[in-house]
Amino acid sequence: MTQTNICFIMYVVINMQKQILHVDVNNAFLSWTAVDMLKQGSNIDIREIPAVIGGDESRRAGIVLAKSPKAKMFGISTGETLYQARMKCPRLKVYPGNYKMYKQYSEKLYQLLLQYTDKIERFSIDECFLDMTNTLLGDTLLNKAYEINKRVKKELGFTVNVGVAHNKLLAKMASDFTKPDRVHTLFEEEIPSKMWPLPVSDLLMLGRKTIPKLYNMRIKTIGDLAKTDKTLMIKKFGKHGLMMWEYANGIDNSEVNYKFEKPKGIGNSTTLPVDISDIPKLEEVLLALTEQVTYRLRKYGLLANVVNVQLRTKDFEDKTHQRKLVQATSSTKDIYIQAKELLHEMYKIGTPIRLIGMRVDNLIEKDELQLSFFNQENTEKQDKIDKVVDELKQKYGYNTITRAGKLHSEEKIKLKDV
DNA sequence: TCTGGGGTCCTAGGACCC
DNA sequence: TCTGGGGTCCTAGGACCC
Repeated sequence: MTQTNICFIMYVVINMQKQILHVDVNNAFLSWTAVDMLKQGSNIDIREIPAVIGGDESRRAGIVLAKSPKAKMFGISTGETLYQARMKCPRLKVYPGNYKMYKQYSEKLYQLLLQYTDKIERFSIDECFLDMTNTLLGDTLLNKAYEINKRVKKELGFTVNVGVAHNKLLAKMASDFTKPDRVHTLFEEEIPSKMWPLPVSDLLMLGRKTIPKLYNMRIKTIGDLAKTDKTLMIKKFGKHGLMMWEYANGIDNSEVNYKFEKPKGIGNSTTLPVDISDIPKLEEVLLALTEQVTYRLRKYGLLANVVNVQLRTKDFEDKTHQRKLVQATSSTKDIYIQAKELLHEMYKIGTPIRLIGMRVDNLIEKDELQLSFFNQENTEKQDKIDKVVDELKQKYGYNTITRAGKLHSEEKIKLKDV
């Protein structure tokens, strides 16, 4: 092989590498709340004081959803109770969440990022992957990352971390390095120095159940995992084992999924303000949840094949039951009938219930349905009723019309505008 | 005044069919 | 007098993500 050939092959290999950025909003809910408050004329920036965004304690949802750096310095972590957080920092400020506002800021970020590439995967409300391959035009990926970082701060008022790499995994790991307002690279040659010394719990997809098992195998750092025998990992953990071994070695061939995808399942659940142990009240809440879920289902133009009900007891024991439908549907009535049956089938009389949830799965496009001659008429009738209800909701707001009429005030579930 | 809510994907066992 | 085994569908539950 000639020198030229080798050069050419190297050139192709380098060029085939994907150019990936991961943009991650720092303390998203808290930062966005801060920006919004400043815009409303507030004279404090809650990013600069010990503060958190928290759930509603009166509804038994009092956990930390996001924290300021100062709150973090007190040892406060996301997911813990506000009660615990206040024990660590008595002068902690707590602000409520506002999903509608978050969505607006998320959209602003997305619009800015669209100026760099249209290959953007919205990974969550505050994270995006950008496929910058073929968009660099002589500029470097790192320069683009710095530019995005600066522009977001200047134009939108909040900060982001940007991870720079050749695949999604490494870009995401990189954006998670030091925070806030930073740009980090994690190229293949940097894996041993930047990623392998990290505790294995920092690796994506390694959660609280897997970590102790790895510790038992004397795997403490990502490097330990990377150097563990691949076949042993597969033997012990199956598919998951292979994936974590590949992640530890920086291997990830997944594409930036930039096309809008309809959901594969839709669900709503709610923690009840007080435990409930009687069926009629559980049914009322279940109906309200079903209306909410089927409304969203119809907005997507989808039909459900599976109905699923979840119950959580006051002791935090979860149960789910699901049922495949004879025919896919989006009808509130038909789905509620199934949900109600599932509730009866799984509920042990007298058990105090803390949370109730319902979801639909195995969704298909409405036009994929083949209607049999016999149920055509009934389906059309149900469709009409649901359509009228949906249009009223569109026009006057979600809570205007509901079949779950007489919810008792103390159990009234908060319905979100969807 | 302990412990949210919305998702996706995987596993495992039983039923059923060939 | 032995009781296969592959494939698919269905259901329950678990793990993980933000």
